[in-house]
Amino acid sequence: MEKSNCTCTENEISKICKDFHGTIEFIGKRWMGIIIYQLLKGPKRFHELVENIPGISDRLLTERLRDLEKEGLVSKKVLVPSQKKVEYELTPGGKELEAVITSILHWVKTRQK
Amino acid sequence: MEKSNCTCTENEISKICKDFHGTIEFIGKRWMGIIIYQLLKGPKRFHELVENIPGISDRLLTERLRDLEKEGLVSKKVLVPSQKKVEYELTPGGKELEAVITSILHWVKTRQK
DNA sequence: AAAATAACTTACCAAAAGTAAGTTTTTAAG
DNA sequence: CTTAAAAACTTACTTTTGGTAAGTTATTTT
Repeated sequence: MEKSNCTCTENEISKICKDFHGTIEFIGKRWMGIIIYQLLKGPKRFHELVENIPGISDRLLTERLRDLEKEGLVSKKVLVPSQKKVEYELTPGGKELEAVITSILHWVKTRQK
Repeated sequence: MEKSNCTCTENEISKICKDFHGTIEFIGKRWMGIIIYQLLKGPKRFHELVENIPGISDRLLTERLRDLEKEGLVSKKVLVPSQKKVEYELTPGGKELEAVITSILHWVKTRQK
């Protein structure tokens, strides 16, 4: 096994690297960032998301919301069963992404100057 | 113009939203995150990046490095002209992405528990 | 009674990413 | 000295993902 200049083993490093990569590929999927950004403001209905995210299509929004549900980051509430009223909300785990989003917002702002 | 419950005008909000979206779509491109992560450790040669990023192809690595150069986040040094020795390094602007990367790393770690 | 809204789904086309092979120069090996 | 391997790409081709448009079903509005 190779030497490393930190306290992690090679396996730990490659695991972190792999998890990091998987995670950033997931939250970096197209539209994902701005969907999370919108949901951080509070629960939103499907059409509210469409309206607040210029350019997104309902097909992709559906797909992304399913991805987020599968990862347990978003929960779907059916407001009135047997009616087309649903609401999407970040789970506690999803809300922990706030720091990621704000760090990107901060970077965006510093670049604009 | 609609009312808004913050101090920004509608135009300012939509500009931030647009810039944020553009930025996150850029740094969220496939492989981008892990390339930046690797470069935060210091300058790296092309083949070092290939070796440290499992699964990436040289075609996509080239493409992403060009993207990063265009945005002024990475600089390419030709170590020996007329020779195949180059090195890629984050610019000061690129290094400011560290906070973004560490916030994602942090999120990854808290999720693992 | 007809039109619009909500939250999707299906089908099709375009763009991006993956894969594999080829190129040029340079270094290493036999 | 000839051959092989490495470095940093480029080109061509296939697969996957994303974009666009239309259709669906059940409510709500006009």
